[in-house]
Amino acid sequence: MVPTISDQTSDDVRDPDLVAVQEGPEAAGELTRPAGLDREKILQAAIDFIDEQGLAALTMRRLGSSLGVEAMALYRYVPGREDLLDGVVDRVVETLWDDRDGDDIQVVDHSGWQDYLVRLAHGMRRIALAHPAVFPLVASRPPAAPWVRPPLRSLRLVESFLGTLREGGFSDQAAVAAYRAYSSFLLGHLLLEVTQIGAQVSLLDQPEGDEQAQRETDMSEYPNLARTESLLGQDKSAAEFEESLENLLDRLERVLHEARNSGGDVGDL
Amino acid sequence: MVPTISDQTSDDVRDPDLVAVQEGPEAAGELTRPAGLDREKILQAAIDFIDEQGLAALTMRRLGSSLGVEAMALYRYVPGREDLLDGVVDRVVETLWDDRDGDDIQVVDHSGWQDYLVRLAHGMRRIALAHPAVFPLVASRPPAAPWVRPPLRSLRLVESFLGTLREGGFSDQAAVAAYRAYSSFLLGHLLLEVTQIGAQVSLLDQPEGDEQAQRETDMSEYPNLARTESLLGQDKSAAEFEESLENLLDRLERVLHEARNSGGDVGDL
DNA sequence: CCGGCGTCGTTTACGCCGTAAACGGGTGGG
DNA sequence: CCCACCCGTTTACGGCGTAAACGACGCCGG
Repeated sequence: MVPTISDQTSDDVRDPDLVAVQEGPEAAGELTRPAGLDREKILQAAIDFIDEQGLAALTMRRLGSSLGVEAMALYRYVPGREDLLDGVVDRVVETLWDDRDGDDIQVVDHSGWQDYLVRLAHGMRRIALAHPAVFPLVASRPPAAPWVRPPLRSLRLVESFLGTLREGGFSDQAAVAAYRAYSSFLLGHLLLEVTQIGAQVSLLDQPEGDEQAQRETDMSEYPNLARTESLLGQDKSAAEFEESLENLLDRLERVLHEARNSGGDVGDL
Repeated sequence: MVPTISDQTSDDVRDPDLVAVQEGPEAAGELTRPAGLDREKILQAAIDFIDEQGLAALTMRRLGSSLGVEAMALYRYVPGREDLLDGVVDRVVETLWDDRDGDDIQVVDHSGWQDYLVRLAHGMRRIALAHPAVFPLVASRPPAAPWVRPPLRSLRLVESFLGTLREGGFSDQAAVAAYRAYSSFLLGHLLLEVTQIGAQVSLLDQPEGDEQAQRETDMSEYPNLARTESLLGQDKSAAEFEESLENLLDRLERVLHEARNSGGDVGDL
């Protein structure tokens, strides 16, 4: 039922082109030899590997051979497997900053905190959908500090979040409460969305079995399930994400204005 | 927190009270030897083991030896490690039904769907907090059907959910939408809550390091973090959970009444 | 009473894993 | 010219999941 660990075997050593480099030593900068390792190259290879083969299939030996290298070579650049995974998470989350054409999350002149939260949500969702097999790692790896809540995993990100809300008029308490509500929302929605993607994929690649024998198993015992099965199968993730996000923003806005009007230090969400 | 069956290590034959059962079907029946394995005993031992040592520490050999048995003995009752983990998840989730004194989720005469959703939320939260190291498994193991959304992991549970909402006046579409919003909410909140528990625990048991050298690292670059650090550290999980849950219920109620008044088949959340 | 057989845990073995440690080749600076 | 260092390879070890063969033991029909 589970994807299992890959399947097909080895068959390594595929391309001797790797050696065909032209160019002198430094002259044109580093020569980008395909075999020249560095930490970034290894992390990117790990991300690609997980995207293609799944997390369970990632081993040091296989990752090495996907780079045309023995497993032990990786240990010059990465302290071990756990640290490699941490690096993968960091690198994936960091695509928040550099990627989206002009939608930089970081810049200060937002159109307001609502706009910031919407951009940030869409950015994280883009990342989750781009790397559905990596996202569970983003969600579940122990964070740097105990109050860093996945998937908003970097101090820089939390700092930017709190700063933007402060500028928007939130008290410290309200901003922190918003941070927690927002991270819960993101984590729940995105993790379920990528889980569903993974589940559908893993259904496709094993069409085997006893024909259509137990397609609906004992669905007869579950009338509500049977009746709504097609509804349950529909994917409205995008619309539901927007809906929940809007609801959260409304709630935050309400809290913000109530706090302002009452003048007190309400803060609790 | 749960009855727990075993605990200590090998050294079998510990409690002759077990034999003092008042009769079985035929004569003395089986004598409930402590070493007598069965699937349930193994699953419970696995749950206890994960609660105490963490998921990463669970291996077939170690689980076996915690039962006073070689690893291979487990394979008579469990097809393999993956299936064992599935069994653990099922067993933990099933404590929803049998445990809570009178608060049975299952019974039909609820005080309404709101009450049902509140009970269910509290039940799942109780499970998550009772087994913080197991809950990530509940959250992330591939579900039985692609539309089963953790942590509401059983067909029976989803059936009961949908049925209750139907009785409460929800259309099929609205009930399904509510199911998705509700599961997202639960997963996000509970996963973050148990993650934080785990993080705090893992901080306590490694007080070593370079003294207080880098306690606040480069906090100076993050003024908002520095200022709100104590706020961020506070644990208001319970209150936030209730608040978010109430908000979700309000939202569902609004949708339900709008759908009724407009008479149409609104259904979207 | 007994002999075979089913049940259940053990032993042995295999291939893969993460990684420590020793190794070697090529290259650039003295 | 040579040697020291960088960097990937080789070798090795203990632990993992699990297949397969192996016994000990209790029951049951003859």
